[in-house]
Amino acid sequence: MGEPQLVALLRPVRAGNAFEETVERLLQAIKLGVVAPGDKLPAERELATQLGISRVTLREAIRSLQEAGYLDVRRGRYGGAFVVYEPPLPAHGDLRRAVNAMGPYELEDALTFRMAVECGAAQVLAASVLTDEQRATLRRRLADVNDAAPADYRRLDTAFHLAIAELTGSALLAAACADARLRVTDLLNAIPVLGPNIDHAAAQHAAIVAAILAGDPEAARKAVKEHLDGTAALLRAFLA
Amino acid sequence: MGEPQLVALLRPVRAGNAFEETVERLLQAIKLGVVAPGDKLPAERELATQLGISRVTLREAIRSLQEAGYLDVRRGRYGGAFVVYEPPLPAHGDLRRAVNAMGPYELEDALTFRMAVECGAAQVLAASVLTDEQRATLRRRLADVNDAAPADYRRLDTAFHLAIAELTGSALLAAACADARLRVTDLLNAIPVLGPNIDHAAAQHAAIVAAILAGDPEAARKAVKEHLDGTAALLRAFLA
DNA sequence: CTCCAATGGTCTGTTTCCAGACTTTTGGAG
DNA sequence: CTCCAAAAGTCTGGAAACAGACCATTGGAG
Repeated sequence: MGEPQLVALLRPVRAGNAFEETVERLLQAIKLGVVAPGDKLPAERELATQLGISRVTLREAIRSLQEAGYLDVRRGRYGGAFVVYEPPLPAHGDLRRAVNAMGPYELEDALTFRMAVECGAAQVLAASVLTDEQRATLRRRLADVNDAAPADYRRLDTAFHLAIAELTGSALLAAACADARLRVTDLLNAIPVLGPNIDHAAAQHAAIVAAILAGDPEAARKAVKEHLDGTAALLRAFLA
Repeated sequence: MGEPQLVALLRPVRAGNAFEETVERLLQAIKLGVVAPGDKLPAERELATQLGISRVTLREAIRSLQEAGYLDVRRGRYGGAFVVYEPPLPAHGDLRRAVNAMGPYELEDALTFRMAVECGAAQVLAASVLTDEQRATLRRRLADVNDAAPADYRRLDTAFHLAIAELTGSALLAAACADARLRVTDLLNAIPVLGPNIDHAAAQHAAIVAAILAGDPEAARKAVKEHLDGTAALLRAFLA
């Protein structure tokens, strides 16, 4: 097995080729609903800069997503790459397929990682002094999830979870939480959005927000843990 | 400022060119002491595979580290790239220089990130059922730090902290903690290793291990928080 | 003493990726 | 109606990275 720490440190410098990585990223932005249906991606030049790749490579990725039916690209002023993707309703067997696509180890890895970073983020946020604006943002995100139409639920749920990390002000932490979420998106998308589960989640979301606003890191951490344990249990239940 | 979540998601696909990234990685492995002085890196072909880069690129990186005096490369059987680097004793002004090199925002970002992921890792580990072997590893790492000669202190301290993340079994989490540690290594290396601080740290390390072994996520999380708060305070004190 | 296996060192052709200039399309402003 | 600005679309030369074959060196095994 070798020195374990070497494995962590000498992991791949680049995940794959730039094109595939870019496709993956954009797809995630679409599937997570960070760019909602009807919205458009940033302009090519700007986006290429943000992603740190050349415009050529970005265009290849966009074209491939266009051909796959995720984007509608229009030229001319006020043109752009518009998202035309509605998350499909999950069908029986989707989840199992999604899990098989990633393998059992990756699943445990992703769930553990998510547990750690989201709990950490909540703890940090609860331990910091929040401005009124931050408090308002948090409350708004919570309300958004609670008011969500079923089709928007996953998107707004994601936004809520990511908001916690973002409000800490740490870009690294926000990126880590986004990454963690990404690794379970396909799984979550494969679970039907059911009433009782939503009610349950809503109560847990509320508890998280309350703990953070109260400045109680202990309670915040615990609330997130329970919430994520619940999600993990839900996943495992659908697999059983 | 744009949709904040876009910023997190559309971050650069690749951090820079492969060569520079590789140099950085290897340098970190050396500075963190993951590859101790006198040891050698894995063989080029193997290492290139692990890092996901071509041998040519890897060799360029190795040559640049050789020219910078970090490595001694010998050919022939039983040859390899040997680490010839002894961490320099910190001098006055080093810390300030290190902080200025990264900027105040990056510093806060790194400290926040580290707090979140290490607390998360400790919590997760404490909440899981540990094998005897895992318990032994944890105890051994703790003992190693306590017995460390001053020159080895940072290296073994790093090993201790990373062991917690590794023992969770999540490669993602281990990588995140390694990353977090990396971002503060230069700062920690710039702080002199002083007796009272070490004693203080030793007590906190012991508390962390005790909480994990006791299966108390609450206490584990809290112990790590206190420890990292202490380190952060130490950093700030040297800056004041 | 000879051979061999493991290692670093070198070379070549190919693919990927990039930077930047240029072209075309589009819808609104004047 | 004309022009303009902002966007996508196209092209070219060059740099970076790769894959893989091959060479050179070294220290031990037999």
